[in-house]
Amino acid sequence: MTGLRERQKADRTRRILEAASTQFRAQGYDPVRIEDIAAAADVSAGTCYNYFSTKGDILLAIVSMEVEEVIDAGRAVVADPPADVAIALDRLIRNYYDHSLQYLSKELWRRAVALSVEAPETPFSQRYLALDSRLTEQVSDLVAALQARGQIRRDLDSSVLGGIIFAQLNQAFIEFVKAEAMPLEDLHRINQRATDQLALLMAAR
Amino acid sequence: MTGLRERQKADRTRRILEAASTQFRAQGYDPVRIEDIAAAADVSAGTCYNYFSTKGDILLAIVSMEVEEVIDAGRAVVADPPADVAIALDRLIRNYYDHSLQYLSKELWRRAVALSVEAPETPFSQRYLALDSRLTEQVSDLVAALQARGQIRRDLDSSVLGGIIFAQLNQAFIEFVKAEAMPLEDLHRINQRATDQLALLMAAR
DNA sequence: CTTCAAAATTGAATGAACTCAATCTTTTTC
DNA sequence: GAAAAAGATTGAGTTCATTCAATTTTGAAG
Repeated sequence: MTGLRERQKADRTRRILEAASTQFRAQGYDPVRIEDIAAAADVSAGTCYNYFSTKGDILLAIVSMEVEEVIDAGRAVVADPPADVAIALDRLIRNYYDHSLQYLSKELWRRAVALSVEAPETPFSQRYLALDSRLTEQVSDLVAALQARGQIRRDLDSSVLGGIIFAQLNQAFIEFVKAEAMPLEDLHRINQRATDQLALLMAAR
Repeated sequence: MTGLRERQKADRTRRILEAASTQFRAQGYDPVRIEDIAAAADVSAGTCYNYFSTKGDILLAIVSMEVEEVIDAGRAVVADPPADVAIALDRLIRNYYDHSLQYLSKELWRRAVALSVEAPETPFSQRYLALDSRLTEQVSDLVAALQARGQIRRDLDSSVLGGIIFAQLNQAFIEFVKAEAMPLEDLHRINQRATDQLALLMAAR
């Protein structure tokens, strides 16, 4: 079934991603040259371009894997949300933030966000975009779950609200990664202020 | 008072920005080389780097001037907002969107947004960031004005709400510039859905 | 008006992402 | 299992953005 060619292909992809991941995390984005990644992956620079369209797309592939994990971790919260609306939202978002920074530095997030805007047609940019949509959906699902429990007004559209909440948490995250000196605690605080206000607005009376 | 040196400096800055602006608008960002800008501005490539830290910063300088205009145009709406909350918000945001696209293509906006995230320490990146804050403030001012008129609940924090509304309109704009094929009308529609929902939530009963 | 110091300009040199024609490997065909 | 076709790999070459040592221009002081 899986011919030699196919296996080699999968293996090379894996090696390139692993080499890039290790080096980006250790040195940051700019100092790592395609040649370095290629050398560590035991291929030539040209081959990297056979597998990924740009250096940036390699980073986006790596970041996308992290975002997948973030979404997985979020499922637990949506499946069984805390009693209070503000606390439920905060729990989910805290999850996102904490998980996101576990493996990727602010610098790598800046690069990834920039790349996804700058080159939205690239294959992994599109995957990244799709993951943003899935995050939005997950927030919407949480809103819907709370609505089903009667904790949020029934006359509201959970998917529009999910979009608003996501825009807010995403914007706060981007401001956070742009400010190298800002501690994670500040991000939590800033977002909580917004989340609390939204919870107040949405709450069933 | 203004010595020759100072005058030449101002003039060179102006020439560089003018040359860059013309060429970026005509050809897009990538095809324009620093050498081209320098040639049109009658200076050498090296001199461009004496005035701006990177090619990207030249673009951000140009985009910042547009954003200033957008803010100026917004003042009129805040000074005398339409009667209805949803309409007032929509009017302000429509202004932003329409004005933004008058002179800059989606591609240039993508580059600018990407640059502001990627290199947040650059001089014009910081100016751009400050302008984002001023936009947020302007939205907050509108909320406060409507609140003063008794059209928005008094127990809400206008500055937090302004932040939420700005995050939403900004995210929608970024999605719009990322999708080369998306017509402006879709952006208006998408944002209006969110704005209407927020207006519903904030409205004094 | 010279002379000197400070500030700016210049363009050749550097370095890294990306391309592509030549070469090599794998698969298919007979 | 040999030959041809299809698919991959390779690394030298190209193109810019950016840097920097040498040079030129401006302003100040005597």
